[in-house]
Amino acid sequence: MTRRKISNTLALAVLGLLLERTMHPYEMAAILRERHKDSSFKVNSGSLYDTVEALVRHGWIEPVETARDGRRPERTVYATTELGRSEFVGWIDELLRRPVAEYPKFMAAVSYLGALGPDGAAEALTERAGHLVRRIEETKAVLADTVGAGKAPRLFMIEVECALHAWEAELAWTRRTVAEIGDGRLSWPEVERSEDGWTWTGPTDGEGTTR
Amino acid sequence: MTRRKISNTLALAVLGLLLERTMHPYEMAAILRERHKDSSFKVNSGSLYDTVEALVRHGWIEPVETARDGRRPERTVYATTELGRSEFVGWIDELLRRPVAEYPKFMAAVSYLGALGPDGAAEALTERAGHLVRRIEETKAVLADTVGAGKAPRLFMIEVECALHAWEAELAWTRRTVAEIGDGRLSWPEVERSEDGWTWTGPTDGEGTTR
DNA sequence: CGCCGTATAGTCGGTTCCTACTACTAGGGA
DNA sequence: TCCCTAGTAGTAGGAACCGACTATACGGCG
Repeated sequence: MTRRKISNTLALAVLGLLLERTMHPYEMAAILRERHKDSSFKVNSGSLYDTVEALVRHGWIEPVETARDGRRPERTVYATTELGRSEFVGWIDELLRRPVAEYPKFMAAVSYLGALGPDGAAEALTERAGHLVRRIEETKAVLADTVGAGKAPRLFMIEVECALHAWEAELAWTRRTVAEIGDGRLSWPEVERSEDGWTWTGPTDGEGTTR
Repeated sequence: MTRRKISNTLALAVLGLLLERTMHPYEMAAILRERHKDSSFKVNSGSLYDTVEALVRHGWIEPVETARDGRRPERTVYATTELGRSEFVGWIDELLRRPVAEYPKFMAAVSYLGALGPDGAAEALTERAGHLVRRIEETKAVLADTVGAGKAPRLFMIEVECALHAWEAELAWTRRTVAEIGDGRLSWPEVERSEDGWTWTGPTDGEGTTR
């Protein structure tokens, strides 16, 4: 028995679009990009067609027409079903209510920050901070050009604000950590091999052993 | 041709552990859990064995011994190679320097916050805030019990601080958004179907149309 | 007028990932 | 002593995912 729900959130985007009107997959991808939703959803043509098929299997959407425009490839146009409409809201509600564990690559790398040594770590984080600053500025420009210019209601771009907030927090942590490495508040313990695991000596912490 | 690097960060955890000493996969999983690293890495036995095999294929680690303890299943013990040791640091460096696009489920759901209506959205976000508060407190307790108690240097748990910071930011955004829904600063536009897409009227924004 | 880059629309095949399962042992309680 | 649960160690099959590819149409430029 498969997991009751489809887990790929791209399916959420598909449902959302089909609630507006019927359309074919390629069109969905184009609209998502146009509306800057491709920063919240990973829009990949392969995954998209798989996802649409999965939605059909579950009865959340259904094909309503297969048309052919000139000699372009055939297009299958889909529409939501009654079931799809109700599950859509339920799914969003659940995703909003319950935080689920995610495993961002950055967290994995931070986990082994020690491996770069104080200088290497500070340098890498400093570069990251630069990238984040740029990304934040670009995103603010997009917001100014859409919501700021009255081209879309704020609610339609709210996830962009949310992402922005998250990046700003990451930037703040990154900068703070660089500073703490610099002034020694975050120190590198002396690590030595011992008979069982590692022995380390911290600067103020005394000493201990993992496991 | 496969992507030059292994992408699953679980491989990073495996390399990190094998730099300490040789061990077998099941042991890695146990240690990762013990050290609370399972919040940064998705430790899944199926993926773990696949990952280890991939690392062997790439020559980053190699089996050094296959032992059998009593009549338990046979265990294969692995060690890093020279190549593995050097790639480890390079990989971490790259992950730290370059932010990559991630697609958290929360962002997808926020993207369709509108679908719940003001009251539904506020309620769902409020519940989320509660979960976040609990998670933050639990994590602080873990930190107090390890770094605070001198059982581990701060550097060894730095990713937990990082995650904590991210959750606190998410909590702040969530609460602010609930407040903004409450006092109308974040408003729900009146949406109507029109001949092409949707027409909406914002409270202060005037009106416009998507696409 | 022919050529090239881009847009349209989707397919295909392989890798990765994960869930569910097997099979055995150790230890504790009744 | 016998069963039950938790721990140990890993396998197998399928679903999900993604990158690379196909094929046609269209518009602009030299």
